[in-house]
Amino acid sequence: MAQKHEYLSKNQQIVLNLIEKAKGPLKAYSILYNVQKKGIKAPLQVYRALEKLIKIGKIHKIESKNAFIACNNSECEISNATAFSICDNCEHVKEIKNSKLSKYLSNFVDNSGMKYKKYNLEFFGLCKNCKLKQ
Amino acid sequence: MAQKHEYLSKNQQIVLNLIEKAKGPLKAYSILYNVQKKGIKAPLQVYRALEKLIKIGKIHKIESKNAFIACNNSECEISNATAFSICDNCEHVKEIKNSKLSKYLSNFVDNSGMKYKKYNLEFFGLCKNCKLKQ
DNA sequence: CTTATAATGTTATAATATAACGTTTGTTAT
DNA sequence: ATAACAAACGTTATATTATAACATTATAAG
Repeated sequence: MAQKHEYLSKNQQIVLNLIEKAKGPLKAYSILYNVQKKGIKAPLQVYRALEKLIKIGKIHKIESKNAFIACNNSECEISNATAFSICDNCEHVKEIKNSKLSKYLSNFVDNSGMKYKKYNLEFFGLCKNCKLKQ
Repeated sequence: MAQKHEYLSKNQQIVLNLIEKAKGPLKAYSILYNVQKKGIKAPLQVYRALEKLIKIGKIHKIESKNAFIACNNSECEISNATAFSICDNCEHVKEIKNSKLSKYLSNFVDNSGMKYKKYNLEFFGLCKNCKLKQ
């Protein structure tokens, strides 16, 4: 039976801890280097943990960067609707929590009448800090 | 001076022709194999052509698939706003042309007042064909 | 012509991700 | 408690995707 609160395995917990402590998205091999002292030795161990964490919505993949970030959105327990802002300059990434946006996209129906159960949106621009410096 | 109609180089034209003839997104190395008879021998030659074609909006990258598809949207000459539907089952990919959607996203302002000049949206679900078969 | 920019060709290598295998651990049903 | 199953593990090897570095050639602009 699927559980509401999934219990994480050892490797999953190690990887999640690291990602949650990080200030931004982490790459798989950077995760690997940082958990080797904890006994995780091979890429596959990291990728398997990532796969599970994504599946249960604890983390998201930033597709345009091949990097992984903790979910900071209580609404996306089962992670089927994600939106991020990505700074073109400093690469700062932030998950966008905006209920209007998520409602708009979740309810979006395309010209052929098709509805979607999942989406991933990545916005690009200059973050406030970088805008000031220009 | 930036030109309205960019003239493509030989390699760029070869790669674009292939992508435009394709029914769906192509992967870089599959492109490579298919243009070797035309004299393109190395991955970099393909990636460089892809980079330029993306820059001028002739093609888009489907980030979740690391694949490249021809732009079929006259509106996105400079490709800063893309939306795709991707079938979870057959992997069919289609560029979504929907002016309401593109206006909504281009004008989107996040909670911090930030506006974005570029976005990429990928919707996932079952396409009509695959829905029928289920 | 010459200067600058873009594109090329080539080799090597970096970075990202998965296959395949056998083992161990955890859960569920009896 | 134990059999049966599913999930996670560990390990090695390898596939896939992408870029660095360098020398050369073509194209466009002044």
